[in-house]
Amino acid sequence: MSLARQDEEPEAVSLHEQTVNKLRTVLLNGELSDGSRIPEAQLCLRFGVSRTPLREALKVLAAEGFIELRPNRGSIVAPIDPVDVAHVFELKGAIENQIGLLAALRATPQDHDRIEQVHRELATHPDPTSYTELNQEFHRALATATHNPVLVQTYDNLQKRVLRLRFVVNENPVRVAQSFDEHEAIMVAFRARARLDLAERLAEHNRLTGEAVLRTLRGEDLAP
Amino acid sequence: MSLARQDEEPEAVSLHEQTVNKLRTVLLNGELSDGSRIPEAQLCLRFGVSRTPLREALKVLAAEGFIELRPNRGSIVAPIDPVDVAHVFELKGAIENQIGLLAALRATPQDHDRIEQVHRELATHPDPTSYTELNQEFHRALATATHNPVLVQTYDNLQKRVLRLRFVVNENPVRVAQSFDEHEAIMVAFRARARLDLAERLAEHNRLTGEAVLRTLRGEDLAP
DNA sequence: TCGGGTATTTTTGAATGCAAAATGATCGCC
DNA sequence: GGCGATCATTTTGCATTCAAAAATACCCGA
Repeated sequence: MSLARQDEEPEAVSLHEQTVNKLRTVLLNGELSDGSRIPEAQLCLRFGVSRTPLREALKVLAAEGFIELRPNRGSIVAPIDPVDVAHVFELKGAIENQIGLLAALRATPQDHDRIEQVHRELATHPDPTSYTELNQEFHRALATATHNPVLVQTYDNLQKRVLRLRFVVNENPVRVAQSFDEHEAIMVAFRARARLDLAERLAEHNRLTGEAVLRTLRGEDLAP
Repeated sequence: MSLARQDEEPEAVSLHEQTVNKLRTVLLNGELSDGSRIPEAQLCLRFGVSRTPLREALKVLAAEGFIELRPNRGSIVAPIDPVDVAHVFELKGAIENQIGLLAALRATPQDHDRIEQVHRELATHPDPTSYTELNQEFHRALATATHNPVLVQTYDNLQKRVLRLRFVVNENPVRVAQSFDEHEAIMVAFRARARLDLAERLAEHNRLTGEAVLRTLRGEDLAP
């Protein structure tokens, strides 16, 4: 058996995996409207792959909930059902709560540094695109601080399911400012390792974000 | 556009989906030991399908966490890491808690009937196989009573990840009896729609089950 | 006999090909 | 002119095929 093995990167990413990521990005960017047929042949052209890896990617994304597979009738972009969005936020609330409880106890100094850093960057990037991305990273960093990879992955999957909607909300300066205030409160609890408070503030922040998203979906004004 | 469409079943299950389910069953039954290579050709023979649908199934099961895909080096059965199992139960605890909070409020009379029924059946089927299955169904029914399909699906995915281990624990009569007692306590809270109590008892039951599973994994005796 | 390197076999990843189903268009009928 | 049925086209699902990579076997030299 060979010896030098651990350092060689397993980065020989297969074509199907690249396709999964590319297609997911396309879907997250909302390039294909909800419920529309997925143009298999067209995407093959676009990504420069044959149908086999593309179809494998479709299966995976269907398992992730981005796509609906209708046997013999093609795949469609999973429509965003406001009811479903509410359900995602409801579940996410339970996980945010758990994140608060665990992160307060388990966060390493490195975790603290990272989170503080992202938090600072958020303050200086109020434009919607950067804000959405950094906000995502902020919450992801907190999730990571639980040191529970299963939780992180599940949390990530849920986030992805509502990510397409986020940029809409984050275009509203009022909500962005409010959101940042909530982040400040979260940071206070996090720095103090106040687990119950951190849990509550994360859950509350999630609830308010969910409500803002749903209001936008319903076409209501965002001002609360 | 045609009119009679809603009643025709979408049950024309595609070959790849059947394969996903069959292969998942094989994995859940522990027929392939952890870390072992997945004999692609052999499984094609067994399921009577070609490599295309089988490989699609592998991708899906990899996304579900049952399988590890190593580019150009074949797929292996995802090894059960005790640390990971602990993480699954930790996250599941948060969700069980949420299930308790929501199910107590939202369960319909039908939900109550169903859950009572499964609970009764559990009492009369102490053999490991039935018990594992009914136990699964009991918790699934409670999850369903939240009427949050996103939660149900996420919960299901987590359950699947530890399901292979369950039958081991459920072969221990002591733990089975204890588990049933916990179910009784859960039912008392559920019937009374005592949401905080139901949440706590579900979370506690989850914690105890997790500990029993981990003890078994470590080869310790099950008696607490 | 052992080690290293090369050749062979096996296995994997992806493209192509083919049959069946669905979609859409044309035509006939009322 | 509107409606339905039949036929052509497109799209989908799966099998097969081909090339490349890995695993294995083999050979040769020390």
